[in-house]
Amino acid sequence: MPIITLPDGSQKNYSKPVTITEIASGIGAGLANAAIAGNVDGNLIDTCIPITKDSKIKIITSKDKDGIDIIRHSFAHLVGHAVKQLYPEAKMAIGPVIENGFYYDIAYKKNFTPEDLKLIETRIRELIALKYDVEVNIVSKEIARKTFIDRNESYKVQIIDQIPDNEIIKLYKHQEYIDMCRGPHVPNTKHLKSFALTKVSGAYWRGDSNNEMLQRIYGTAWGSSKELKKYLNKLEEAEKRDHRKLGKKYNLFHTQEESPGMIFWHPKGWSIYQVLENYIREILSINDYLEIKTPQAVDRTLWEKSGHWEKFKDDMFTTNSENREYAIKPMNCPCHIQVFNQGLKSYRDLPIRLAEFGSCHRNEPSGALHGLMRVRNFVQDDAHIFCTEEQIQQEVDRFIDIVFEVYKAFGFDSIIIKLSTRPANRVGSNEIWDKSEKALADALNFKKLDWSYLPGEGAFYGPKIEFSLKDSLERVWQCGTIQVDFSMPGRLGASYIDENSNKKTPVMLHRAILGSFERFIGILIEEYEGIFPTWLAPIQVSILSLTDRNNDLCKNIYNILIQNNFRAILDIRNEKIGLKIREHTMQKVPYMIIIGDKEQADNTISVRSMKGKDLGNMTINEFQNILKNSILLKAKSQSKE
RNA sequence: GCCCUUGUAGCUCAGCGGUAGAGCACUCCCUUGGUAAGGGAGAGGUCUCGGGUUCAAGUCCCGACGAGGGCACCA
Repeated sequence: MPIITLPDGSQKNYSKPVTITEIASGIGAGLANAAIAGNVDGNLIDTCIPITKDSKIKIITSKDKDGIDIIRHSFAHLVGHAVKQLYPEAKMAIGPVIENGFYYDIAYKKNFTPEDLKLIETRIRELIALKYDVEVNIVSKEIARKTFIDRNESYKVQIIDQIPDNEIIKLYKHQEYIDMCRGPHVPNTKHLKSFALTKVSGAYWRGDSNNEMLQRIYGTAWGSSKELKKYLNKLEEAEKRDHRKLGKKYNLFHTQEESPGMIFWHPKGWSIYQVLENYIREILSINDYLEIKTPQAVDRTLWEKSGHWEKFKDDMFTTNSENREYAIKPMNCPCHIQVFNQGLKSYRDLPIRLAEFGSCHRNEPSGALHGLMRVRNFVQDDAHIFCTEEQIQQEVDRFIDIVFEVYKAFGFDSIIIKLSTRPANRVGSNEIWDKSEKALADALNFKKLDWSYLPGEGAFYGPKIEFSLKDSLERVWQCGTIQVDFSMPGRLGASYIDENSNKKTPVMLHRAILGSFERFIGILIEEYEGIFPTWLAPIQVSILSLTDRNNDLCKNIYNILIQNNFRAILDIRNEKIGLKIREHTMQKVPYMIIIGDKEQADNTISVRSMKGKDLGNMTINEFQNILKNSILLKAKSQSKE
């Protein structure tokens, strides 16, 4: 008969199989009331399932992470219950738990609108108010199958057909509604309190765009209304950091209908871009890269040879001239191989690292476009390393160091590292893929980095390491990458002479640190909330006059600063100093210089930081040192004062 | 590309069948003021574009294009 061990180490003996509900009741009525499920020897079970053998158990409530996930899962069932009451012909597909909530995919003759969402939400609240018990039935595959055939739930039947024959299936009965799930679920709808249905969207059945589109209802759910509010608040705050909003607010860039997915950079945004480019150029230079520039439009025959035409024809912009068809380059690698191919190369020359700030155009699907993050024209801080097989490891290793150095300069600490392996549609033999995937994995392990596999997500020519960053809404965007390519150099005739005078094909490593300037700046805007550290700030210092008696001195100070390559602006408008300070503060200029009669008399300047701190009076030279130091510091931690 | 939503002044938004509105910004005038908004006056819109319904259309319907959120895609 089971001996139950509780988390505090205490044990209870039972004379017969016992359920979580019974154990909880034995401890206290409050706990019995709060019990959502149990963790038995590491497995989650429903409160009503009898435990037959000696076990270590924990009673799960809405305070546990597992409890919240169960609540979210049960909310998905409630969506099912409500939807089937309101739209009896709807067919339920899948309703999993996701980060912060859940969704349910549903097939229905008419598409759901936000009004439907409101109706469903109201119905869910009514169902919760009923505080009905959720019953679990453990059934055979056959019975489950019959149940859903009878209910005309064809998607559920499809799911059942993929479950192994001997496996048991749990059916959760929500009054007249029945859903299928591994569980566990809450024993009663009284546990379901804090939720909101958040959005409707289309979603393909089984994630395949060849299948029909279902309708997805998203919701968020929490253990308490306080947590729900906190989450909704967080979303609101994140929206304020949206780079598209801030781009407008701080006059960095814009887009317009005539060129969807392409950026019009304004002076301030372009200033950030140029600082970034020059910074990367320095990094490249000290790491033995050679910068080149290659054509924008290239004859289609080159793309046919490289394999891009076959795979990406529809995704390239093309143009014609005198019976020839050109593609606007979607990537730089084929052109870089052309540069490599000029002149005979010796093994002594390798590795050769060719870098380009390469502007690429890709005709991305309209639905994929997203501010600066996903665009149709972008500039990569691209480079291709031509090397021998033996050199791969050290080059990958060296590159990873550069990525971390650069990301550190921007203050990024959570970098997501993935290794994408061979896709179904690929070129190159399995041996080559084995070798390339291993080379990348070895390099990551050598660095003792935290990384994971992304199976099947590699490029068609080779596997890749991706370095991704999150935006304000925690959406993940790939930025840096390094990719091993054993195929394209051969296809495009790249070769070098080895130590035995034999012609050999080099390996090519595609790599980018920032990825695209557009995306990286988008991430930076959100990371910094538009408040750029001095080294990146489009305007580093504003010079504000107090009265027009001070204008000439302001102009002098301004001239000194711009001659020393600081980014300064002059504000000698006939406005009060309070207004000027307010405006420049709101434009997030790191430093303000204020000049009035007093400064003019003692030949100093008064300096104020964006954060509102009065840095006092000083000479222009003293201030230039402050600026220089602030710029050298780089990372976001500065300009706190 | 697919589904839902959406497109009004430079910006943020109101108006939702009956001759276009607010705040901020802008222009001009007054004000020369010491560390986050001085005052007054004025100008500004074929309401994304193309069809349709109606005596009458930002307002309703259809289509195109763009944007937002998802899905799919992402060399």
